[in-house]
Parts: sequence; structure tokens; C-alpha cells
Amino acid sequence: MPQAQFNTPDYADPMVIRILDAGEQCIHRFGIRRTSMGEVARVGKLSRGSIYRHFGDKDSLVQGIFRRQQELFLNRTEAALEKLPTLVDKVTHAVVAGRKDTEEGIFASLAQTEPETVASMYLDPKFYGRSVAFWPPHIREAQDKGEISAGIEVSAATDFVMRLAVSMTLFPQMGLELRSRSRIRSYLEQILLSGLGEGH
Amino acid sequence: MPQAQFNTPDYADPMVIRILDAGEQCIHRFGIRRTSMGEVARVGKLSRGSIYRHFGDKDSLVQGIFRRQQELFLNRTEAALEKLPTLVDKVTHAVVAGRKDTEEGIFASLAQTEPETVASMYLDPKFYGRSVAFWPPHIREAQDKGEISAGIEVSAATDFVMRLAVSMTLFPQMGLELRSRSRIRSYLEQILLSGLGEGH
DNA sequence: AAATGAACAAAATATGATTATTGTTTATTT
DNA sequence: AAATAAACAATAATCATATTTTGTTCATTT
Repeated sequence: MPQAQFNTPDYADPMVIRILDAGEQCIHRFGIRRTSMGEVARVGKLSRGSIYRHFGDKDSLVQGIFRRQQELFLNRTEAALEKLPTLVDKVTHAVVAGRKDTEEGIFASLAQTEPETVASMYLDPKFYGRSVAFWPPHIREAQDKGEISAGIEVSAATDFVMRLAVSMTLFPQMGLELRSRSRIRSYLEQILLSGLGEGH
Repeated sequence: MPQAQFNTPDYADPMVIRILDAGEQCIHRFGIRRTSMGEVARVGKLSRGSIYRHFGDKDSLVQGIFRRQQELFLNRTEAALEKLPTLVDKVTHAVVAGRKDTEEGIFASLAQTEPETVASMYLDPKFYGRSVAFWPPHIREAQDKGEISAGIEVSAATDFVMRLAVSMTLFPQMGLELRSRSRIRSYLEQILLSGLGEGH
């Protein structure tokens, strides 16, 4: 008989929330390796069995924690982008917010104890799957408004925006020093709208 | 008394070559962790003391091996780029060659045994320092030929070219499937010369 | 119905003794 | 002069074993 598949945990379920909160707290404090299911249960004041009911194994739990983290990030970002007028402003925000997240969020504390794990995550293409699906509406909107060319395929534009955003988040410095929001914005304005060609 | 500083090994010195060749062979076969200085000495048919004379410690030896690897790559790339007419062709070549190197070179075999080490290297900004210094002449040449705008600062253009090259090497797929040389080239032609704006 | 707690074998991890490697030094050889 | 070989303490890897943790099951509780 086909039981629970564990593939899509319900982030609204109070039990799931309790588990993820506890797990997140543990990872934040001890890292993934030194976090046991028993410890998560203790911190969340629940039974180990409940965790295994909602997440098939430790790996799924860890994955669930990071997926929720990313989902919350994308939701926050989405909300912020709605208020921004141009694609340049949106990508600028994504970069600034992305950096803040990597520097202050759960990744930052994990990087202290398990830098190789974090590095592997950042280089895993799957890590960016959700973010890729995030951009097409914004690309189309920018095309409709005439900010960018209507002749470019949405998938190509998405790819480019993602590459810029990921690159600028992972590497604040790659020849140029791009620290402040204003510098990031003016850099993106040139690069995103005209590449290395003449401005319009 | 100030002795040898170990900071810049002479890649022309036959002894240095023997050490690096042996070390490279060992890393290729066993990975960094399972390579001992004694083994390198045995493979290179030389004494452990000689290795310590030329490289202060194991870490310096490993660094020396990767630095030479990168230097050879840059030399090969430089030679190939001289024959290419446009910046687009040059970046295309750099991406294709870079991928080949990461998929077939010493990094590929290392990734089998120590993926976290490789991941950490790829995310280390220092790893790209030499490559950054590589592009400015090509940028200026493209400006002189009128391929790209003369109004853009060389450092900004270098930064952009580096971001594209690194991103496309590390992530063959980031929304778009960019496998073949021709697809990479046409993508770069659009992105590099016009960004998301209209072509000229 | 879902959560709990206890029990369990299998797998992973910590522990401590043992062995190998590192990095230094020194005398000797090329 | 540089390379070698051997000796050495300090550090790190290894391995067998004790301990913990995992993932599963099931009777009991909420």
C-alpha cells in the first residue's frame, strides 16, 4: 500500500513547523554532522518517531530545513520585488538580499563548522532550480514595459539574470569591488541592459 | 639569515619539475589526503628532503601543483586566444577550454575522491586572481577594434567577462542548456555585446 | 488518525592504542 | 651548492572496539 511519500512536507502543518524549527536551531548551533535526530526531538519537545513520520530520514529533514529556508527567502524576495519598478532594481535587490542571507543566515553559521558542505551546496545546480523558476514573470514584465528587448527568449534572459545574481552573491569581488548597493545597481544597469556594448 | 622563501617556485628548475610531476601524479591517483611526501619522493625518485627544500610544507607543494596547473592552462589559453578575432570568440574558447579542464583534468579525478576540497577551491576568490589579470589586454583590444564600447572601464568589463566565464564553466546549465560550442557562442554574442537590450 | 515511547538490529560515530607521516636537523654524498 | 639519507619529536592517520545514532516496528497514549 502506498504510504506517505515524504516528497513535499507541508510547511503550514504545526508539527512540521515544530520539527523544522527544532532542526534549524540544532543545525544553527551544532552543524549538520553533530545534530542527531534525538537532539532535534529533545529541542522540539516531540518524539523521534514523529520526525520519521514526516521526514523519511535525516537527509530529508536537512533538505526540508534548507528548502523551507529557501522558500521563505524567495517569498520575502518576491514581496520586495513587487514594489520595485525595473528589472535592474529587482536584480540589485536579489543580490543584496542574497548576500545578506549567505552572510547572516543559517549558511553563515554552517560555513563556520562545515565549510565544505556549504561549498558543495552552492555548487549544486539543484540548489538553484527554484530560483530559476522565479524570474520568468519578471523578465516578461520588463519586456512588456520596454526595459529589455522583446526579442530575447525568456529562458535565455532568465539564465543570464540567474548567472549574474548567483555570481555576484557568491563572489562579491571578481576584479571589481562591488560592495555597496549603489555600485551593484550601476554595474547591473550597464551590464544587464547593454552588456559591453554602447548604452541606448 | 633570510633563506629561501618558498613563495615563488621556479617552474623551469628541473628539480622543481620532477617534484611537481611526481606530486601531480600522486594527487591524480590517490587524492591529496592519501598522498604522502614519502610517496611523492618515491614516485619522483628523489629524497623527501629535496621536497622540503623547495616547498616548505605539504600545503605549499599542493598549492604549487595547482598553481602550475593553472599557469599552464592560462598559457595554453593565451596562445589559443591570440588566433581568435573577437572577444566573443575568446570568451567562448575560455569557457569550452575551462570546462574541458574541469571535466578531464586533475580537478575531475580529485572531485571523485575529495569533492568538498574541489568545491572549496572553486568558491575561493583567490583561485580566480590570476585569471582576472589575464583579460584586460583582450578587453582593450576589443575596445580598439570597436567590438565593445570604449566608454566602459576595463576593470568593469574584465569583471563581467570573468563572471560569465566562471559561471558558465561551473554551471553548464543554469536554466538554459548551454552544451555545444555554437550555443555557447551565440549566447555570449547576445549577452556580452548587448546584454538584454536590443542588438546593434 | 497522529504522536508517543520503548525496543531492536544495522549503520555511523567516538574512543584510545598503534602505526605512519610530517617537518626539522645533521652528517654524508654527488 | 644542492641532493641525499638517517634520525628525531611532534603531529596526524589508522584500526579495532565501545558507544551512539539511525531507521524500523509496534503496542500505548492523546
